[in-house]
Amino acid sequence: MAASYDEVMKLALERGFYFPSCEIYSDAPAGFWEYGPTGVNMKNKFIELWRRELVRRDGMLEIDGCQIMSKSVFVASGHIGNFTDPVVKCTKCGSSFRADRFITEKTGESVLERAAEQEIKALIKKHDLRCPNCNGEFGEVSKFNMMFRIGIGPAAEEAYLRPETCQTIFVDFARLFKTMRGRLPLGIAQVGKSFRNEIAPRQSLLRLREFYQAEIEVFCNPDRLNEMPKFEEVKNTVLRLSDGSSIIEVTAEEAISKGLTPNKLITYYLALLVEFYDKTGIDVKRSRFRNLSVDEKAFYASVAFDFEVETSIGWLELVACNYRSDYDLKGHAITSKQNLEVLDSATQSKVLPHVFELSMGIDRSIYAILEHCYYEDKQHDDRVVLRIKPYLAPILVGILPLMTKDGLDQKAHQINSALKYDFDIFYDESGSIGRRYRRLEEIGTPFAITIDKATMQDDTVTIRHRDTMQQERINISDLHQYLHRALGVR
RNA sequence: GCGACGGUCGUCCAGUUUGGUCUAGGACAUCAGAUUGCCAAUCUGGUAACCCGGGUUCAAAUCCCGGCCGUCGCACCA
Repeated sequence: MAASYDEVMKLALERGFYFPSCEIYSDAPAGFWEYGPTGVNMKNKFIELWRRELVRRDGMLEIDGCQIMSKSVFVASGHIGNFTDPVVKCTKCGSSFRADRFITEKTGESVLERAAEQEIKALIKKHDLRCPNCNGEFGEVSKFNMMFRIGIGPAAEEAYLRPETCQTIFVDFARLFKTMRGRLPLGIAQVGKSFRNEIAPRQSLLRLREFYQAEIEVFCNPDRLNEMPKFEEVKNTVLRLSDGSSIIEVTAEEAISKGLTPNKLITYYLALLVEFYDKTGIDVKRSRFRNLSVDEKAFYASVAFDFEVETSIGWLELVACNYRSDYDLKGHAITSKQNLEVLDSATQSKVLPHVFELSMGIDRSIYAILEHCYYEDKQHDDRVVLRIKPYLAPILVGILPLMTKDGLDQKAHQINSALKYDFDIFYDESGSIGRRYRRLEEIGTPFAITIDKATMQDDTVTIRHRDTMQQERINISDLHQYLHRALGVR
């Protein structure tokens, strides 16, 4: 009954959730996918839920920054230096290897990941290293940077497509803190595209070269990470924590007292995140916060939890939660020569804020929701039902005249007109009523309004519920309110 | 990026071994009409594909070469 990757993929292709970009051309590159009408609708609603449950709930500031950023930004962020892997390629068979790891493995000599090309070349020569596949000689050492470099203006000035959305937040921080009357801790959020030149993009939405992130950077005073009055709201929220093998369930409060999470601030946001994902329809019983080991952590993170969900293809990372300390603001302060310290009003002291980040992959989240909501109803001819939350459903309600005569279709059109400005609805009069129900529930439409003969007499319609297939009869005049209530987030 | 395997209507599959009978077949989906009138009904008709480029040949979906894409493994993964 659990959906597989292939089933979700099939649904996505057949019903317009997502599909490969530029697919009519044979040179379409891998790692680029587009959202179709159903997918984009769901994605927009997912983002709206994120705004509601994280941005508004916590009183964060949201910005929308540029996707192209100057070279200096990435010098400061460390991406120019660290986002680069030294690669050596065999001149004979073409196999390529991560130079630093390869040398260390073969010789025991430790090599810095950011070692100069010359240095690596010298080491290869010194140890006479050869290709392990064919014993061929290695060619030049190249550096593969995962950022997309672009040239601005006629002089093609060096700039990059951002590899993560958060750098905008860091470079904008000082202005936002001043003009928006910021107080620590302060969350700044952004949704947008990021770009990474992945070596091996795979599995449709799961590893893309152009993808959506929803990032939240919480700026805080590192001396006050346990002063978090809002923590009371989430102290009983259950967190599933894991070291990668076993999972333990504890409340947020217990997590801190047992030392499983480092402080109230981090724990509060982890709890907020679980509460958010619970509302997306993802089964949080199949999720975990994986505490990353030292060698798994990103170069800027001192504490890192990945929020992962279980899918048919294994544990899938949806959100990276990193305590980035003052790594970013310090880097930008030095490179830009600006003072990015702010006054913490609570202590009346100047502080360079630390940052705790929730970096969410939207595309992966959409996939996970589809997979967790996909359901084959064995009781009813294996009908495929996407049991998605009404507030995330691409279409909220189908308008279906039972037949196209006796004025039923005109009546249905009237209802359609009355509702279409306020709800995502779909009018359908073709084929049998059963087929129309099935089509709707496959894309997760929670309700179907059927106009029948009784409608013509008493202005009532039936509302059919997707999951139970039960119907109830209500007045047309109550439809608006009924649907509005059904959209509520619970 | 390397290796193995693969790529035919929207989706899944047949056809490739042994080149011709393939102006490419089926199922599901989809569209139109008829019929029915509350759960994928039936009938009739239709739309719709050989990944791209080059080569071999009288003849290529089929054989060869290159590219692109996909799946899996390795590697990578913010």
